[in-house]
Amino acid sequence: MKRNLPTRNPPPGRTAAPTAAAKGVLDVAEQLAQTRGYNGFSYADVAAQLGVTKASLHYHFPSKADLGRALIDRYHAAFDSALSAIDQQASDPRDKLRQYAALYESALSNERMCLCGMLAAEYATLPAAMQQRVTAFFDANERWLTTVLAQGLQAGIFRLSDSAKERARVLLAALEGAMLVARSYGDPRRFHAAAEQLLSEIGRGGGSVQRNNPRMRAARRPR
Amino acid sequence: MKRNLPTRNPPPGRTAAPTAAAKGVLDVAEQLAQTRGYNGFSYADVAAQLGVTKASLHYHFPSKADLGRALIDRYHAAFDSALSAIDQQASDPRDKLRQYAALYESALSNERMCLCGMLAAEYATLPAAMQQRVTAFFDANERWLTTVLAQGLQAGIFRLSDSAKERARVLLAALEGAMLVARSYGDPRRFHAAAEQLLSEIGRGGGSVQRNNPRMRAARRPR
DNA sequence: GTCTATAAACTGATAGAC
DNA sequence: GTCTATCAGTTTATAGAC
Repeated sequence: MKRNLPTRNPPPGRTAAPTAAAKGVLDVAEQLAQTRGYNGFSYADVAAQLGVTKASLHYHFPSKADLGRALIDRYHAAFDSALSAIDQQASDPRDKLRQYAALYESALSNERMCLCGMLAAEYATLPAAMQQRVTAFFDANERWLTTVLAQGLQAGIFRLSDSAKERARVLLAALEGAMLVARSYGDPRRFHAAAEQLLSEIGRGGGSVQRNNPRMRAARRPR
Repeated sequence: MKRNLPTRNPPPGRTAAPTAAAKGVLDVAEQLAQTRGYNGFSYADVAAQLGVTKASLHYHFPSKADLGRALIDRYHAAFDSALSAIDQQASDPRDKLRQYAALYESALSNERMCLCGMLAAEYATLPAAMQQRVTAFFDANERWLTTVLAQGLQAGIFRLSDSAKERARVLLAALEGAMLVARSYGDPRRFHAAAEQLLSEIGRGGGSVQRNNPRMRAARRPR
């Protein structure tokens, strides 16, 4: 049972603008964290994939908790960018939700779990700084989904049996769970089918109509 | 990066009837696996909680893979028993689903994730024998849910926008995901609210009617 | 920034006494 | 069944040279 050790001060001037080397570390660590979990990889794994020594990693991220924190921060920032891109590019709330689901799907096609979904499983073993960031990520997702659902309600194209916020939570949880299960089967189509249903039942039919939605072709569709 | 080592033959006559000592090991290991994950606990953790030495654990479970396998086998068997009990005790498919969700909820109230949901996150790091058992557990859940949904369809009390099997998969994934997320917030009510919605929208209203379902009072309702 | 070298703690596991 | 003793390997981390 590892205890969460106190962390030293990180080298200055690094958090703001990560160097190219630090980015490489994050890239490898991210892939490992999303496929094996935070407790499922070590500095040795990252170093081996990069062809460097473990010691050099500690220059960029003194402790594994620092690395873990940076991992979530970058992931969350990238997610924010992706959501902003969706908001700019699509106006129909149905398209937004499809593209949101496509984000998950593209991770899955690389055999990755959502980073924060993975960390949610390991939650009890994480340093406090990572725990806070995991729920902050979920909160941000919930807020964005709530807004999109509210847009659809106002436009009269969604009909919900509950509040937008409650439905946002269900959607987030369901998509995370669909990823979790689909990955065990190594079958992204399992996720795709679940996402299809979850989104279609939000439409004005109340869930039982308008399948083979023609809007599907408008959404960016990986695989 | 740990490799999956080949396992030796386990001592004979143990798998069939676990001794009282072995049961104690499984109880502690199960709690740890459901809260911290398979990679998040060690023989030392189990031994410490039991007040015995690590070496004695290896008598019951020679390798950690053996322990992991036994963990899933017992969990799956207990789940089968619980589902049989539901089938005997309830006839209304809506009640069956509520009691199914209550199973998850009672784990959550002990801060536990579904064992196989947890292992699904760590899937890539698990020994093959454990991987197979994780999906077998999901398969069994999917079959039971499919049967219950089909019963509700036949009775005219469910209306699905898809096949019973497809809906069973969505339900399973959504409940696992709702557990995963709710546990991060330490808030079982988050799971409860999500489960309520997921089940209510299966009802004949198509998801948009009959809230405050009077059947709720019939279901065993924890917390 | 990256290296060599090293440390201290922990991990899964075994041998053999009682 | 459980213990003591021990193991080889791994994990996170640091010191100091280049």
